Amino acid sequence: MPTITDARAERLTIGRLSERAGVNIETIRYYEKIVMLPAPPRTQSGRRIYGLAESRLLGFIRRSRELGFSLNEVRALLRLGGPHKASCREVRTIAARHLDDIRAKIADLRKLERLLAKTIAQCTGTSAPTCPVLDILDNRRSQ
Amino acid sequence: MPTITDARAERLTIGRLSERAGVNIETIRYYEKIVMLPAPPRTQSGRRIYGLAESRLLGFIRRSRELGFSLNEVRALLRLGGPHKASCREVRTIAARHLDDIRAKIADLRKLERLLAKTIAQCTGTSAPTCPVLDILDNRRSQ
DNA sequence: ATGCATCCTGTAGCGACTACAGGATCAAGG
DNA sequence: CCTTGATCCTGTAGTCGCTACAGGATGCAT
Repeated sequence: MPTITDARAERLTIGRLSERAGVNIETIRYYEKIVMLPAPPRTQSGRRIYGLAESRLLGFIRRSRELGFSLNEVRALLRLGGPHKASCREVRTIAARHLDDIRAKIADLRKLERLLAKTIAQCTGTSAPTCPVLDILDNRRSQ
Repeated sequence: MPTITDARAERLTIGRLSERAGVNIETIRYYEKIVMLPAPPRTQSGRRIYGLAESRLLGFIRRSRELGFSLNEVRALLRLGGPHKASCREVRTIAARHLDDIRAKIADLRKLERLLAKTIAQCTGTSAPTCPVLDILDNRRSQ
């Protein structure tokens, strides 16, 4: 039978929270400063104590960051997932825009990759009179 | 017949250099401050005057940046293209390492793209009871 | 002479952290 | 009870590659 003590969620130090969520201690304090995370209660001596809610929230933030969302985008996602709900459409809009960004970035990088690979392939590795890599940086006009 | 006046290279103001090289004025001054560009001579009133050499150098830097090289990598490339020459192999090493970075970044982004696209595809756009995008951010365990 | 463009220096801001310095506090072992 | 080492605290400065001012001094054309 669950007792009331089960309801008192775990009390995590910042160090444990850091381990659990996979986020640096300094980053957690930084998030608090920029009001990305709510300021948690403190012990008498001033140490932060976190519960499960913060742990989940921080996990959400970390995974969003891994997916390349900016902190402002994460803020928007959190607002949308918040009280008023029913804004799945807006969430999709944010995510779709982000997906467009990612696709553009991929296209750019692939262009670079092709150019760089082609150029490096021309390298003999020996001291040729000119270096194709430096040449392309010197002379390239169009992309 | 070329006269000696042809040899006196053009005297560019920072504004013209900026236009030519496609680099912001502030960025040029910033490059000077971080010793990415040599400090140019000045007019009596203290205005910078640049020549063709600076113009070429700045173009080299800009193109390198466009290819995603960091300023430190550009510094390395410039050193290698410098006096001692014969270091095409080292240039290739830098470029190859950079190419590896780019490929890794592309692979990462494509993973994100697939995940995000799949998730968004599940969106109905209506106020479903749960939002697949927020769900994945809440629950995702592995990548 | 006037007015506007261009230039100058210097500082602060961006985003998303990271890395200290210099202390305070906690928990465990002796 | 005391000491030691881990953990925590605040605050500041550094990273990268710029960008954006503020507040002033020139240059050039009319």
